[in-house]
Amino acid sequence: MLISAASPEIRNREKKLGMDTDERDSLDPTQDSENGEELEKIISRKDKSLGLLCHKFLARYPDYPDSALADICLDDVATQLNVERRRIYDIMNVLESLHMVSRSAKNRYSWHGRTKLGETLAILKHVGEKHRYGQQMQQIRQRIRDREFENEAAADMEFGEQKELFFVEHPGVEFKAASVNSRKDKSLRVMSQKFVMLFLVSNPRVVSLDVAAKILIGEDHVADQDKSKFKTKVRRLYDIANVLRSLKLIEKFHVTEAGGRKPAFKWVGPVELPPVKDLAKSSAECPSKKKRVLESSVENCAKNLFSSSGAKRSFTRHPSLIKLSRNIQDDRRKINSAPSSPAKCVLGDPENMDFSSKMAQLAAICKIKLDQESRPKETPESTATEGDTATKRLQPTAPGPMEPPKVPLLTPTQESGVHQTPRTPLAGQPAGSVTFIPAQCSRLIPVLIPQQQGNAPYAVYLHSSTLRSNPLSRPQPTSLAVRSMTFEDKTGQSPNARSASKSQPVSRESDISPLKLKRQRSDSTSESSPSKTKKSEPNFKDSCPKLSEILQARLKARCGSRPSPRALHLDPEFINTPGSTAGNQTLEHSLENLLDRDDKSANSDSEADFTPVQAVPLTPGQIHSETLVPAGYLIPISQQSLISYKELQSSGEESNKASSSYNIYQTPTAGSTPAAALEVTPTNLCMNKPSAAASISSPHASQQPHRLNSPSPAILNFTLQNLGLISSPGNTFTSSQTPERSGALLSPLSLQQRNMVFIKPVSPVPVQQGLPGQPLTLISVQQPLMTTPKGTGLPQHSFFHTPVPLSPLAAVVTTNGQPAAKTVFIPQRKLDVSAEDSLSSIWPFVITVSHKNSCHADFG
DNA sequence: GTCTCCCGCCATGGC
DNA sequence: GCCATGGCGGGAGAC
Repeated sequence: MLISAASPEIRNREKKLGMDTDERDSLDPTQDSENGEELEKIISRKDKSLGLLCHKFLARYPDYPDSALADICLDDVATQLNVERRRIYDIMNVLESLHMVSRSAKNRYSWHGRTKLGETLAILKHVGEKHRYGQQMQQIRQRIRDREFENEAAADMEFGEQKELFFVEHPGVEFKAASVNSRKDKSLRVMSQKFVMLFLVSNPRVVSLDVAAKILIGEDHVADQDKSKFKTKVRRLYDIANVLRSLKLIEKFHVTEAGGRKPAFKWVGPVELPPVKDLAKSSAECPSKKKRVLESSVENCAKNLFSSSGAKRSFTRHPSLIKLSRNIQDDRRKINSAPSSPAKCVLGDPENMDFSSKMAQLAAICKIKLDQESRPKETPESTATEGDTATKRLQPTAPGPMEPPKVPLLTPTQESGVHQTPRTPLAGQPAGSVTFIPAQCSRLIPVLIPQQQGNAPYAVYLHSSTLRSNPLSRPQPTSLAVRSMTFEDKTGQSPNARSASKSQPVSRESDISPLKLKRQRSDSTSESSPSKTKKSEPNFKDSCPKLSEILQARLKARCGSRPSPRALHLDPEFINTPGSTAGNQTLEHSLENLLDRDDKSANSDSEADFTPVQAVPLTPGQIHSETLVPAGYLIPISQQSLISYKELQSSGEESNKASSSYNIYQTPTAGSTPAAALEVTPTNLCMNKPSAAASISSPHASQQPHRLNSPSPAILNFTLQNLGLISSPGNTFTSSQTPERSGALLSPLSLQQRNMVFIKPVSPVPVQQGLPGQPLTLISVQQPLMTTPKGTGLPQHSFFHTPVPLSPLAAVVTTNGQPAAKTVFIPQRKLDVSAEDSLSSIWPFVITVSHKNSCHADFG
């Protein structure tokens, strides 16, 4: 009845089926079993069609569910619908691409209905416009008309070029996280989203099957654009189309062209879509909320887009985490009510100075506490866990999650061979600016640092992975082991670093097992090779990586079960728009919302949380030598701080220009060249001239092929090797690079692509600056978690929503001198690991960046 | 003959 | 090794 009521089409169909059934019933099966089987066959085939199946499925749930989201069990659905699970997967994948459902747990989904469908479509449209899908369709149509496709070679070539120009990688964080050739890159979800995009950007909203298939194929390697691929794509498109038809979003018809009668689909779904800017506006409003309502506003913002927290919360949170969650919430409330809450801090503002002072005190307290905590427990994990609480207490600022994450732009311009010169020219960012974000509690601390108006943020990605390729070789340095690294000039090697490395008593070789090295090399050299490691590390192709995506991917990679973030695969796309910054900002808000939502979802799942952190502008002079820096601080690396001040001045204009040209949001998975957020990986240490960075990071330059893959841990590690930061059997990576490739590699692996830097929480240590008033950067480098010895596995961990205390050191300095109220999302994960894991899995080191652009590092 | 797309093999990855 | 996913293409019904 529900099905019939839900769809006239189904009703008619069922009527027909009913007639058939009646006819069949009228026949005596025993008399004509063959005929009965035939009928059964026919009925079965039709009745099992994906579209009808989807109809049945949709009839089970309301279009606009209440707050209580329905829990969908695949097994139950499959049983009730009398189909195989495989079919349900197809439906769920398409629905998930539209955020009508979200995966909450294994074998379980949460139903959202059409609540967010409008926003999702709006965003898809926005992304599609940004990526010029409409133009691509026009070009393909024109080629089809011109029969250019008959010449496969020429067509392929042209299409490949076109792809370079317009295509952004698959819209999906997780899919991005997968290797280039990973099957997830061809996920039905991604195809579904792009298919929908084609409708939304085309005018009239009609898409022929072949055009859609060709566009989708275009995203794959050109070589794959053969007939079989085309057929496969068409098959999948049929599957998707059937579901979309069930959703009343498209209708099928045929177009008659020169080539004959071709199947096509027209959009019959909602035409009036909520403007993306509205979404962004709603998102932007969130940070402006008062402290008292900050949390709720954040929650609301999170719900604005693809909210699924409620459902996930219901069934993914482990009971043991409830208490933790409550504590976190309490801490958050405290933080939110703190005077230093997400207030926008302006450089030079007396209030900010006061805030900085307070933060300094907090940092000192934090340090003491960390020291105290770390002594009894030498394991970094335990320290981090305990320190987390302290950190949360120290949280000075309430996160304004809704601030659009500006893209920090690192301009990798030069490659200095094996030893990359740490030059992070952040366009538009004042030299010497350093942001420290304390986050000593989590092993992995991805930090989103919004960039403002082309000001380059930075990224610190420090994380001690669970890598223990050779557990017995030596105890891994604990988080307390803090060493300093001095970045050298771009052109020169980093003697300090080498010396520091030499000073490191621990054998480098022991740090890296052959297998690990092999995998690292594989990741570094062949981005296209699928690997498990890459699953969490998005591929960078044409699109730009987004911090949130990175976070998602990384978090996901470390989570045993696949969290709901899968539904966010759409999100990355939003960010990867080569369009104007203004346009991106609206999108950014949406992304923020998405991130927040996902954050909440993760929180509910007790799997991961992102903590918004307010970055405080900090003048170089604010950081004094011998400053005690609490371990685990995220230091947004100001690219300019990494380059000489003179160079900065000389190239500042260019840098700014370059930065402005960047796309703020880039999905790590998408791998577009422009890097909004900088993820300072070891490669990032290879500083390049801003000018070069500008060229590389330009939107078009962003069309870097697969080699622009996301910074996987392997790549990170490998890069470190190349930088001489860690030992490496060989350096085939840089040596084999051609100039062009070098640039490409730099962009993905270096500052440009790194939207953020993950700082491994380390204990507070006095950091000596080369010169007073010069910025320093502490970087705790994480080991790739790829080669975890069997049995050890990844430590049990959970993510929790912990507002990251904003250290006085934490600062975001904009070039234009405008205060940057930065919001940083820091997922903090609580690790439940044994001491062994803790010791062996963490390998932090600190990189101290001086104004001289020199660095030296010690590895504990 | 082509269009549709069901079906299920089997690769992948987590546990 | 088991299980959950889901990519993929054969092949058969529909047209």
